[in-house]
Formats: sequence, structure tokens, C-alpha cells
Amino acid sequence: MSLTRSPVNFAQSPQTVARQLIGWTLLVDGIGGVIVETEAYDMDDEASHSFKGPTLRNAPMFGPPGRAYVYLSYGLHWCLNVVCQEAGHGAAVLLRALEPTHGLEAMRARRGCHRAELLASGPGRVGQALAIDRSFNGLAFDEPPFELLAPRDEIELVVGVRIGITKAGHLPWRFGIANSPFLSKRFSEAAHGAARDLV
DNA sequence: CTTTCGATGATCT
DNA sequence: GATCATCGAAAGG
Repeated sequence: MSLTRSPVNFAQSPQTVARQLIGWTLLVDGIGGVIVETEAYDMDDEASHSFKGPTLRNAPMFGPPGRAYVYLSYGLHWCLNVVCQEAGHGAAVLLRALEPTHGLEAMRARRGCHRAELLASGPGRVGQALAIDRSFNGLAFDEPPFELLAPRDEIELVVGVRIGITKAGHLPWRFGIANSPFLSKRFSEAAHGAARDLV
């Protein structure tokens, strides 16, 4: 049996994909872990790189769904997204945190830190732990070096407002595993309640 | 525990 | 020249 073919349908809204990706295991060259935090970025979204239309940087966001969109944040940190919806739509999901499960020692070496809770708990840390850089921009998520493995257990989902942005900060487009120690930041108790109400 | 601030470079105005 | 979907160290309570 093979779990390497991605059953995630990226041709859906970034909110739907961001929610569905929680609990999947993301590996790059066999190294990675469980996706515990994502954020959706949509067109007509002031915080999205795609808001003002296609440019050289955001070109992958306007390409086919299921491909990587990689950008350099604050001149220092490589951040990894997956494109959603449909070509020309400008939608993507930012991978914000993983629970490390595969290749812990490699990630410790890349990150220069020992604590598992700090290896991939933030978009910049994910990029460093997975050794993401510009060369991954535009690559398909369902092909090597990427690999997506389905969740094995039930996920307790949480929803909250996006963080670290200066515009459209009220939209509840951040998704995660409730109470995971590997989040970039805890979700509020109100967010836990709101997520329960969704079910 | 919290807040503040510097690093660093691509992108866009 | 300003902005930025971040991080880590330092300082303060």
C-alpha cells in the first residue's frame, strides 16, 4: 500500500485546504512531521501576497493548484505555501508549524536547536527544518521530494484569527490541532469553543 | 511569564 | 525609501 499519492484536493478554497491539511504528515526528502498549524490566504484578501495581482514573486500563486509557493520573509526566513483553488485565483495555504516525527536529528542540525517543540513551530522554522529555499518554488506537492501521509487518528481542530500580519487580521483563517505543543502560538480558549461550535 | 528590538534582503512604490 | 505572512536575544515584571 502506498500513501505517497496525495489524496488532498488542492482545487478547493484555501480555507478548506488549510483545514484539511491539519493532521497530515509532510515530508521533504523523508524529513518532516505532522502539520499542526496552517493559514489560508485568498484573493481579495489584503494580507495576501496575491492581493494586488500577479507579480514576479507571487507568480506560483496564480499557477495551478497543488504547487509550492516559496518566499523569503523579512530577508531571512524561507516560508512554504501550497497553491489552492484554480490557476489564476491567487490562493494559497501557509504551512506554519509541524510536529517533528521524521528525521529529528537532521532537523536539529539544520535548526541548531535541540528542543522538538522549537524545531518547526513557526513558518520560518518550518522552512529551516525542511531546508526549503527558492529552488522548491513551483514544485508539485504530490511528487518527490514532497510526500504527504494521511492522518492516522482523529484530529481536534481549532480555528482562530491569523497572526503576524498587519492587514485583515480579523479573519478566522488560522487552523490547528488543539493544544498541540508544536504550535507557533497557542489558540485562545474562545477559539477552541468556536471550533467546537463548527462541528 | 511578557514586551521590545535588531537583523536582513527581496519586492514594490 | 518603506514595507514585511519572522525569529531570537535581551530586558523587564
